[in-house]
Amino acid sequence: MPSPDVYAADCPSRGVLDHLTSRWGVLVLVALSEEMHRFSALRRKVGGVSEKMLAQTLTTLEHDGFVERTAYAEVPPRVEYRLTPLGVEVAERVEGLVTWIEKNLPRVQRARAAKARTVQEG
Amino acid sequence: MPSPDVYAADCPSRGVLDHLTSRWGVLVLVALSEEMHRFSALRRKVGGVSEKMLAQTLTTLEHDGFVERTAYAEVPPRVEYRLTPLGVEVAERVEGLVTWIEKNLPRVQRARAAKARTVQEG
DNA sequence: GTAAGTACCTACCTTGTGGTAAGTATGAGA
DNA sequence: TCTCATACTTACCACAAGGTAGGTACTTAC
Repeated sequence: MPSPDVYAADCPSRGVLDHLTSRWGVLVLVALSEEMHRFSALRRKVGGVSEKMLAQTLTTLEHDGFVERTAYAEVPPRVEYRLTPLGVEVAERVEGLVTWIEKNLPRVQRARAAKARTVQEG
Repeated sequence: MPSPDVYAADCPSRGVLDHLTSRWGVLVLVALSEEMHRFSALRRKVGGVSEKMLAQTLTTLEHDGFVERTAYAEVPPRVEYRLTPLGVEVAERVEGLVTWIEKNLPRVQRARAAKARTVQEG
């Protein structure tokens, strides 16, 4: 098989990229990189996720081997989600991007404002 | 204003994150981090993008101050896209993620296969 | 008895994303 | 004269993403 190339539309790496950069995938990964979370804790932490989307995102990440799911046969049910070693590695990169955004948001906002002014003047 | 927090559903950083991790945004950023590109060159490089989506993605990234657009009054028209200093900074993080995926794709595929086997057995 | 917490799943429906195809203006080359 | 190339824009349409709401099964607390 040829070496993976994200530029190629049919390369399997595209799928992995989509999963990792999905709307909720990024946030789940970052949250889990801090510590293990239970389903409901994750849902409270990641503002705006629906249960359906969180479950679906976790399934996808688990399927790709980034997240490990541990269910305990208790009542009420308890399920723990944590990163696998593979997940820890990607989460580092994703976290790097996210923290950059949080730190540099003002610069982006200033760039937007400057552009708006240019458009008005031009 | 409070410090940016991606976990908050209404934080502006969410918007920037969505733009940067959008389906085509990632690939455009990585392509431009290599070198300046013309519109059509970018379209040929990023496999699978439609003209509409490429134009839209570039507009968004330009609006956020990551990409600089330079149009020359020539016939046929010539437009160059390159990263701004701000764009160079994010592109580094994004590229880090992408190259990790390309390098570690086999590990992900092995994890998937292992999981499929587990499901079958269990 | 009733509501809440736990971790989901399923059906339904709306919204958004994104693809296709055509249009625009211009000059070069066959 | 016709086609191609450039860099888009616009209209149209289809599919998928994702939200809402309800169900499940059990226990604790009020």
